[in-house]
Amino acid sequence: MEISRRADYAMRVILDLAMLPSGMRARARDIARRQAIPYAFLQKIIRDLCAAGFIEASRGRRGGVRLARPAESITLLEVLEAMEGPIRLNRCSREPHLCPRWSFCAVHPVWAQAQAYLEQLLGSTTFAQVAERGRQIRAMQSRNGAHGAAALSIQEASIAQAPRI
Amino acid sequence: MEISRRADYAMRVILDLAMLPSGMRARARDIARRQAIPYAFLQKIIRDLCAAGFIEASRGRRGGVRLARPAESITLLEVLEAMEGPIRLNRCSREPHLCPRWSFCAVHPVWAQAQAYLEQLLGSTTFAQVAERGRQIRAMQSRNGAHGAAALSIQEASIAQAPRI
DNA sequence: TAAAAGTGGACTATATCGGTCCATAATGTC
DNA sequence: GACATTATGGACCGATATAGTCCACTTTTA
Repeated sequence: MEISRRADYAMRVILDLAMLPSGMRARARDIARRQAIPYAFLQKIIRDLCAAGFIEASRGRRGGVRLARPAESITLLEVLEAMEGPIRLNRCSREPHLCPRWSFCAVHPVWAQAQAYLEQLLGSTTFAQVAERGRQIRAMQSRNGAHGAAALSIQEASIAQAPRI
Repeated sequence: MEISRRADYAMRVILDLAMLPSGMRARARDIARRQAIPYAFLQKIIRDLCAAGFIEASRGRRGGVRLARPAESITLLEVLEAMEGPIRLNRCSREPHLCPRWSFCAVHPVWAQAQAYLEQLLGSTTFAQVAERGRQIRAMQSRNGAHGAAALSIQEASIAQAPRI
């Protein structure tokens, strides 16, 4: 019940790149500093993101990494699952019929519902959207003091009502 | 991103007891068999559930455990959090202001939203409701063959649409 | 050609998970 | 009162995952 630091970092790397002008590279050092990720750990994460096809890297003097696909086409779910494998809230909440108890366990539908919501939310949110929000926050903070945007960014996130079982 | 076996087992213990006639005791051995939980592990879990006040135990010849509170008053969230501590999907999704980046990290609202949904869903579902569903499934399966109820129990779980960010 | 980047891989410390085992205490039954 | 039965408390454990670190090496470019 908590995503790994690795996955969290990976998502912040993609976000960092998505907020850059299209096609621009960033050096790992700079990403590490901006996103507060241990550089040595970031090295490994960047390799994984390359292997998964989300980013592409170039070496040497003016090297760095950049998105290999448009940010509009990358969802939070995709990156998360690339780092952690298929997500699931409970052992039986994905591929429910693989659980020997699925046909009669009454808690099952609750997990199935939570899982479906999560997949839907993360799977329909792209890094383009998140980056756009990031730009708004940045703009707002540069206008009015350091903490101007915080309250708004939370308020704006429409919290869904959870339907009963 | 997956609740512990311990928490899953704990919830199934409470469900098992909630499906019994009110006030009736069950022996740990029987719960272990019915719920397919390793008995030695269950011993420890039962102790924790006692300490948390969900169940009460009595020793000796006709001993066993039973619910210490009405099933209507116990939510899935309560039991889950008693076993795992406050739930969170990401390090920063609970107590967001404790994260040094919360005021400008654009992924934050997504985690906050998912977290809120999960808390709402699990916090508003009681073991009385789940037990009732369990009784329905049981009744249905005893009427028509072993796998009769499975499909229905999934269909009936109304899957919520996830609102966009 | 030298500095600056990413690359690949070995390595590690720590914690958590998912248990097991057992000696002991309490309790009902005969 | 003896005995079988049940929970209790705590010690113990192996495997795996996590969250990193470190570094020698290759590639690129100014």
